[in-house]
Amino acid sequence: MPVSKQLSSPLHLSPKSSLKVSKSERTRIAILNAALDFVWVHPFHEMTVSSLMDSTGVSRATFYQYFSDLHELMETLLDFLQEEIFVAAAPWISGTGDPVSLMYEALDGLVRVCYERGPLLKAIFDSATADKRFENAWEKFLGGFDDAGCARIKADQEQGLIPDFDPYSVMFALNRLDAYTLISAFGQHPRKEPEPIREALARIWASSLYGAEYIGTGASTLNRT
Amino acid sequence: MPVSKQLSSPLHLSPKSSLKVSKSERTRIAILNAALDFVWVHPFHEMTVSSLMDSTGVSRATFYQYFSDLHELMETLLDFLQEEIFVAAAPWISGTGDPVSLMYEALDGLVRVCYERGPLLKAIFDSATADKRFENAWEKFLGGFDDAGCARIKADQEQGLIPDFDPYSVMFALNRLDAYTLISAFGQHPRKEPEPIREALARIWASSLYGAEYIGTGASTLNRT
DNA sequence: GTTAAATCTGACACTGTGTCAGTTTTTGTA
DNA sequence: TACAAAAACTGACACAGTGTCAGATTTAAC
Repeated sequence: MPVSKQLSSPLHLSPKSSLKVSKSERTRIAILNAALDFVWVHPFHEMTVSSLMDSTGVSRATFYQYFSDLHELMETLLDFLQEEIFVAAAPWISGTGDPVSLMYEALDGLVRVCYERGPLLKAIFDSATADKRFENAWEKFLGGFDDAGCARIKADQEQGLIPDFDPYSVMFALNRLDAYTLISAFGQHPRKEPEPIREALARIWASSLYGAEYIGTGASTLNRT
Repeated sequence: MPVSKQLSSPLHLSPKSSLKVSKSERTRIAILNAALDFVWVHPFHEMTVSSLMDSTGVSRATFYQYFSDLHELMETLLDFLQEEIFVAAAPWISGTGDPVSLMYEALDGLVRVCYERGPLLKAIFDSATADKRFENAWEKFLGGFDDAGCARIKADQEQGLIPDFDPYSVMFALNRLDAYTLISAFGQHPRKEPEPIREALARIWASSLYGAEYIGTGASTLNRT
């Protein structure tokens, strides 16, 4: 089991229902976990079908029974990570109450998830640059946040909480800010400290959207790894 | 000559001194220009040594006389683009006068260069994810802006123009904001309109650093393609 | 015009991909 | 438990692209 020592474990997947796990389900999960292990330690471009299957005990050809290629495998891992990120960002996107607090809460959760999953996030990002289909999936992923955030800005603009600028391009930029900052900061070993990154993002978001007077309002709940 | 029609030309390189251009210099430039043509139309991951050399008239093996691999070729193109970007960003980094105007001027130039070079910028970025050495070169490139921008923030903080926050992580985030926003917006066909992107970046920079009251102060000199 | 150096090339060994016919294992049913 | 159909797995193959090298060709200095 190639789990590295001084790094926190890459958090494996497990079957949904615990009884009667079919063989194919077990193999599929073994491959996905081999991939999680791999990208925790190695950059994506070093991943080959052989290097993955060697650590599962089944043959290389079997891989193609489950995934058409490495990018489809990574796309599956994106689905998995996407879920966690949606949940983290939900407060600001769809929550009710004080928007500024909700924004701090969402950024807080986002930074935590991306710190925990850093190398996986980077591997997914890197693999998206080498495949047309997956690049579209990645852009759809970010595009979802563009649209959702845009709607939130419009709503807050109508309330007079946010000044009256073009919401789309600002949201576009802020989402790329988060994505690339988090990937750069947490995508490699050693990862940067999460706290200063969280503060920087919070400062930029708060001042760009709600104005300087709100900076520092949000409580930090990000204490540990 | 594979230059696409409805897209503006990828701006070729030419030899430094016009007289007495050696054969090797001509071949080297032909390869670099073939690469510029290629990435203007195709994503980086479709580039192969053959696909490049086919359009130069010399054989595939010759490529290796000039570059050890495709990444070294892209690194050469980064050097070339880096120069243009440094010049564009220079006002805010090392200029004297009103920092807010200088910042607008620098962002203005940065957006223009990245719009003009969009697909090249994206290809360079994509190729950096697949090679350890080049990834370091790319990070050093961004890191240079982190350090330079950090120094400017510190100087302006001492003048009381910028509030007293940790300059490094904010600069880190703002540079990733620019990099990934510009790559996403201008890296593919059709490119997004440069003006809304410029405005969004200017708004975010101005409000994060100098405060909301400066937003919109800078004049736009970005009128055309 | 000669010739040494510079430049170029075809052919080769190698790594990784994706497929397929055939074998082995699993699983539901008697 | 036995057994057959289905599911899962495998070795071997054809193919793409890489990087290298000995030898052929071209350049350019005299």
